[in-house]
Amino acid sequence: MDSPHFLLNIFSADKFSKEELDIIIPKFKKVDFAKNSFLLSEGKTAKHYWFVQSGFVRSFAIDTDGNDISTNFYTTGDIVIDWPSFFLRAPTRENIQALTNCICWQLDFDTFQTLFNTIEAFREQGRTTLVKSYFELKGHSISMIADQAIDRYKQLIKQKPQLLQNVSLKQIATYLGITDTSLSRIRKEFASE
Amino acid sequence: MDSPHFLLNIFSADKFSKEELDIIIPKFKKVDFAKNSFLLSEGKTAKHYWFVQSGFVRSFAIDTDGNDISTNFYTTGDIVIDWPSFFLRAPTRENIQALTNCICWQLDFDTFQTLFNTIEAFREQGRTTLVKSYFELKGHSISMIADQAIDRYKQLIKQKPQLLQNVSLKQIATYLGITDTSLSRIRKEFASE
DNA sequence: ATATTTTCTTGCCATATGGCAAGATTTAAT
DNA sequence: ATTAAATCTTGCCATATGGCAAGAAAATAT
Repeated sequence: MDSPHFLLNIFSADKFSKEELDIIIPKFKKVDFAKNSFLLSEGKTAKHYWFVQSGFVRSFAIDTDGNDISTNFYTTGDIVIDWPSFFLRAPTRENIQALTNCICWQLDFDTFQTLFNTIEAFREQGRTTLVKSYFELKGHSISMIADQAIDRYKQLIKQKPQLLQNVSLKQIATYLGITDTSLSRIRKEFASE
Repeated sequence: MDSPHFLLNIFSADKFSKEELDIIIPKFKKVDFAKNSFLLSEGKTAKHYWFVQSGFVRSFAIDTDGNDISTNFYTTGDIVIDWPSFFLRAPTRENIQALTNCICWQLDFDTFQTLFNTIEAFREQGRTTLVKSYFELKGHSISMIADQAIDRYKQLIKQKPQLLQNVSLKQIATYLGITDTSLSRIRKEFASE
């Protein structure tokens, strides 16, 4: 007996009809990524996006001094997509890398366009997902200005506690906008609270 | 003889047919905002968005300590929209205020939905605009981590030189993630380069 | 034109975070 | 199991930026 398809958690029955799901679900292709392999690398144009069924993924940019800056972390249920590259059909400045072995479900741009233009619920959900990413990014951006590093750290481990087991301090630190040295000190302080 | 409609700069003839433009353009309503008036205020749900024909606009958030943090500046040709509030139909955490008298063209949510679902070019342009906002926000976010305040300042006045004539240092400073005191010192340093 | 309010600059010192390097610890490779 | 490599912690000191308050300058109101 088949287990329910992972994607039915993403495209739920209360928003999509049975007929729509029968069109949408088979369009996704199951793809495995080995630990440390790249889903996308700088200079390439994103031709796909993915939903993560299992594993951890990190996106990062390289700044002008060659430093690696984490821009996001993804795990089960998350969409992994470089919005600008995918929709503007332009080379990305980011890298997306598997931190662990991952199982993902992949969709390509042309298929996306067809679904987007023919199924209103798909369109709505796509727009909502993008807007939520925007909202999350703005929250992070404001937090960089309004909060101290320790507050950002607390919030991050509260929202994504499994990160600590899967991501190096260095990678978490750059996401928080600090060095790994400072993060180590912050953790020490945090532990003693 | 009529001057060409301002919105024809936004919805250009190479992307929209004459018929589409005849549907779209009349849906926008011309609205004037007096200096210091609010287009949107915290706690309200965004029911409209606007294209700025003339004037300057600022959006800002209030952080947990009650400090006002500029999140963006807008002027001629820019879209003024709170993406999450408008599309998620949720109360906003931001404020949007006219810094000068402004002439804007306004569209409401229901009309947007109709155009979005019936005109493919409108849909594409809307998505592209959102993705570009996302891209710009990510650039700012990375710059907060990778660059020094003086570099962000240089970039901002290069991209939007008219800001200096229309926005207080305090408001620019919070956008850059620093205090007005520090910005004043940075400007001094910058001037002597 | 004058008064009032707001904005901007500057000095003094405080604080958060960075840079570097040495050890300690953990993880991965043979 | 042993070795090698990567990661994490810690000390010492440097740097970017903040906080506060006073005065200067500019904008606004009467």
